[in-house]
Amino acid sequence: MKKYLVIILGPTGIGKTDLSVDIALRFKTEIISCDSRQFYRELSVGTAVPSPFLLNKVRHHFIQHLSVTDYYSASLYERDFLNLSGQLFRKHDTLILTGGSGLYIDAACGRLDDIPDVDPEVRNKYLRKYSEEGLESLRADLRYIDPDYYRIADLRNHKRIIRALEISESTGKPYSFYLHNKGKERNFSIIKTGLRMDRDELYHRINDRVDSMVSAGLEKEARKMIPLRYNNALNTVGYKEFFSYFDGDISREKAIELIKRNSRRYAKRQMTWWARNKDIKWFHPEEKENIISYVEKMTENCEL
RNA sequence: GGGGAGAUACCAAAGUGGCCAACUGGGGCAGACUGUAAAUCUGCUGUCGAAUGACUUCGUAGGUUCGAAUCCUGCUCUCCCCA
Repeated sequence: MKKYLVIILGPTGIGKTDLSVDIALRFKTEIISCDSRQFYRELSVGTAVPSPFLLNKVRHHFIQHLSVTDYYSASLYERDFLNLSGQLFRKHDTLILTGGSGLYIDAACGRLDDIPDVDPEVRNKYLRKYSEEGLESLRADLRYIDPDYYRIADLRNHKRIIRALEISESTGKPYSFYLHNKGKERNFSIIKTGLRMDRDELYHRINDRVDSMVSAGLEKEARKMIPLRYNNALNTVGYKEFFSYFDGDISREKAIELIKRNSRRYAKRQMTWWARNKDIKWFHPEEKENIISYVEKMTENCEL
């Protein structure tokens, strides 16, 4: 029996959660989350994890299975996803993958090249070098170690440069050596559906959703995270703005306003990420029946 | 009724004779991104154009000047103070 991974992606706040549950029920299957912030068990209000009611209706995976203190990455997600989907495909022909984390979705789809793990010491070394000597120093290293990547790299983005340096140094081969961009074979077919709507409509939804998060206790949740705030998982919209408020740098109203703005910008970045992906079939979230028939059609056609 | 202050692009706010299509901030738009990605980084934001550039702007109508957002006059509106 052929296996299908149905992906439901879309920007934050567009309504993926409810729709995914309906679709999973229709196909009598389970949902794998691909939302890099819903992984953390300490976060729930600010990440809009599915309600207990929904979690009870359909089995979800990768929801709050990590701690904000855990190290995690797109490649770990790829590994975990392959393990899990391998198991679930024994019971189901179709699985639902829902989320808004573009890079993680790509990881699940096999679009990341295999690159060896790096020695954390090497990473720390370059992070230290960046804070002590600045970007220019890292650039000089990169030009020497990996001139090919240097030519195409975003030389103003320290994260890109550090990544290339740490790989090159840890593995003894330049970062560009590992970049093939071929894509890896998966033993299931991928059906990508995307949700979109008018910008104004989406921005209204986002603004309203932030207000409801605040009434649902986002501030309290953020306050509890103060001791853990320097973990990367908390460099997240909804938390970092409240930290600024707790520090006395901005007012509470300002923090809420910034959460809305940053959520809007995040949504835009997500849409930009997917814009170049031509094999996504786009729908308005209200077109539930259309999505279902599209998926049915795709799964039937492929079986022929 | 008297006195004072001001009207600048989506908003806020600089500019006070040429270096001004106009600083800066916000908001917005667009993009990049193969390992902490809700992160990180970049460009644009008067109109037309891929671009050199052209054209129209600084409440409004005139005027002074080689040249005005900047100076002068009338008008309109806003705000503040005193009555």
